[in-house]
Order: sequence, then C-alpha cells, then structure tokens
Amino acid sequence: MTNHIPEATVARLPVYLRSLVALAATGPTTVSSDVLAELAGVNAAKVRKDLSHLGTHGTRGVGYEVDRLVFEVSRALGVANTWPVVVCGLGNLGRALANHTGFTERGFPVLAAVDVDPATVGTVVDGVPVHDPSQLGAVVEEHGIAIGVITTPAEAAQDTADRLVAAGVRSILNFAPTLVTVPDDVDVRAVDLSLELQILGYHLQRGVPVAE
Amino acid sequence: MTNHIPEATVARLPVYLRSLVALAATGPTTVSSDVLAELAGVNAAKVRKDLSHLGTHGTRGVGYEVDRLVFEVSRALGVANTWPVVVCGLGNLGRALANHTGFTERGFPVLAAVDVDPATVGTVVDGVPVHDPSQLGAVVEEHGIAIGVITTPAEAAQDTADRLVAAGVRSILNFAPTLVTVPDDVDVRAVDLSLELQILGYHLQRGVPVAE
DNA sequence: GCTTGTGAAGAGATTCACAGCA
DNA sequence: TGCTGTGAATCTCTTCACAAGC
Repeated sequence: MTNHIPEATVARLPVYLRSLVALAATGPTTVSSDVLAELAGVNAAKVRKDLSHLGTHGTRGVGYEVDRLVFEVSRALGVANTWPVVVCGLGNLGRALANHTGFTERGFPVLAAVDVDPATVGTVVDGVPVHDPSQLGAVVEEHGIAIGVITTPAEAAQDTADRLVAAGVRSILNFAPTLVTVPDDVDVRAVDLSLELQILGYHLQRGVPVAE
Repeated sequence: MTNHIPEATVARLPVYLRSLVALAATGPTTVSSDVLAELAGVNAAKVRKDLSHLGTHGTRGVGYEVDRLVFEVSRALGVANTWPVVVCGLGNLGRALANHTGFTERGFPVLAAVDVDPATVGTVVDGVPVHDPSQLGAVVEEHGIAIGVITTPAEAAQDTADRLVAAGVRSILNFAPTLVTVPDDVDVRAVDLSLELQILGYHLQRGVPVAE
C-alpha cells in the first residue's frame, strides 16, 4: 500500500503532480493512464504501476479522478508540509536559488542564507537575511530549517556540509561539483550542472542521440 | 571495448574524472579501484566494471595509472571537444548559468543568450550578447552552438525548444519545470530544481533517511 | 467497448566472489 | 600478497499482456 514506494517511483511523483495540476487547470475531471503518461513523458504501464504503489483507485473503463489523484500524490509526497531552506553560498547560483519563486511555491521557502563575505553578512538579499557560516546553528534553530542547499565553491562544500549536519540539518541539496560525505542518517542529493552538460557532450561526440 | 558504454556508466564518468583530476593535483601516480571508489562515492566493483567498458588497463596488484586514466576517461567523454552553449531565458537562473565559470572550464562556453525582454536584447550581459528569440537560427549558425539551455518560464519552454530544434540544435538541457517534446534525434536532459527538493521532502516526511 | 491493476517476463544495473596476474 | 577483470548471481526497474470490472 502506502508503505515503501520504490525510489524510481518517488522520483516520478513530482512529475505526475506537475502534470495533474496543469491538467486540472484545463478542465477534465478524469484522466487515463495513457493521457497522464503522455503529459509526464513516460509510458502508460509505468504510470499505472507507480500509482498502484499509492494504493490508488482508478475506475476501469474510465480512468482516474484528477482531483483525487492530486490529493493522493500530494499526500504521498508530503506536499502539505513546508520545509524551510537555507542557501549556503551566495555566488551567482546561490543568489538565483535564493530568489527562485518556484521553491516557495512548492513549499520550500528560502528563509535564510549564509556566506563568508563580510560585506554581505548582515544584509538582506532579495528578502533573505544573510548570516555568517558560524551562525548556522542559530539560523537553523530560529527558522526551523529542514534543508540546506550548498552553492559554495567545491573547496568549501565539505566544510559547509559539516556545519549543516552539526546544526541538525538532515537533508542536503549539493550543487558544488564535489562529493560531500555525511553521516548515514543524512540525506544528500547532488546536482552537478556541468555533469549534465558532459553527458550531453558524450552523446554529441558519439553522434548518437538518445530518445528520452 | 569502447563501443556502447551503458548510460549508468556514462553518468558516472564525469564524477570519476573530477575525482581523478583532484587526485592528480595531490600527488599519487597510481590509484586503486578502492581509493577511486571512495573519492567518487561509489563502490569498488562498480568502478572496475565501469572502467572496463573503456577498455582500460590497470595493473593487478598495483592499480590504475592516474594520468592514463584521466586521458582515457576524457577521451571516452569527448572532453577534448568544445561545445558552445546558448542560454535561453535570462531570469535569475539563466543569468547565473550564463555567468557560470564551471561551464567554460569544462568545455561548454556560453557564447550567446536569448531573451524576450526588449530592454536586454542587444545588450551584453556578463560578456554574453543577448539576442531576440527570433534570431536563434542566426545565433546558432554564427557561434556554432551545439547545446541549448532552457531557463525560461514553463509556459515558454516548449516554444523555445521548438526554436532550438528548428535552428538545428540537437542537445537541450531543460531547467523549466515542464516536459518539452522534441523529435527522436534530439537529446533532452531535464533538471528540475524543485523536484530535487520534493524528493528530499518525501524522505523528510517519512522520517526515513537514505544512505547515498 | 475501454481502462485499470498486476502477475510474469525482460532488461539493465549492481554486487559478489574469485581466477588470474603483477 | 594485492588488485584487477569478469562471469555469475542478485536486485531493481521496466515492459508486456491479459484477466477483471466499469
């Protein structure tokens, strides 16, 4: 039932949710696995199997009720929760993320930032107060920070991760192009922008496109 | 041999390369699969199997020669090539990426940008000339653009992708939170920043950390 | 009719475990 | 002895295909 959703499915749930919300805005009250598959860019069997992990009930011959599906996917993802975020490192990327409206919209408000630059510490950038890294503990406690985003240079990433962990943060999104090591009970996801380009470059070089 | 490297391996090659380059800077001339595994955050058997796809030759009892491995991984990835990039959409994220030094360093110089804002079209932002979307064809031709990065709002993403494809671009990195549909011979990779946070949020809500 | 839900088959990736070699 | 290279086993995810039900 709702227990133990495979990781591959979890990674697709936000995509379904996105598609369903967009669909709901355009009218239809029910949707078939075929249509949802098209909207999400996957195949219909996968949609059905994924949704079956939520203990959903579509109607044979008809499809799924859109509103109910939005509710069930949202609940599975825990979208009702709000998880405050701290952005660590206000370079170009950090600033862009601190200012990214999509985060707040989806329940991930950026409530604080930290940076080593004494000139920015103490100021408010795009509505986000900037603190010194040494203050992370207090910042996390004050704002109930649940997620740390690392946008420092690679050299500072591990130190930043250590500070986040020490401050009690157990979820980290790491944009620095380096591995960060954390205790087992901390969840790290890495996003390496250059890596994505390198993968595209690999295919370009081989002249072999990949349908996706 | 060098033919047909599994996608999962391709996705790890840049990580190995990153680790190897960092390692080379610190001294050792050889590296075992064990050590490389540690640096890259994977396990040793995976490293060996991945490298075997490159037709590498380590030395039993010793390990791999670092320089040679850097060369072989680089060649497999086609890192010697330079792939010019156009950034489409100069919002916060687009600006950050246009200005991202890591791209140029790794062979993906951002040579042009496009944006719908008439006030920025014709100007140069952080050394990158900004054009009108209608000029994409000319821009691609002039700079030999190989990769298009989409950082527009979701509503404009499909239109932008269509223009890129029409201009002859066959590799797209899509940051817009929506599916873009392209012909089979075009390679699209999607990076959805909110999606990454939603996956972290899922684990938070379940209280179950994931070792990674 | 049409579409779900799901066992079973298939494909791919990971890990094991060990023979082979320096 | 130490470490690679790799078949075999295992695990995970995907896809097929069809019975069940509206």
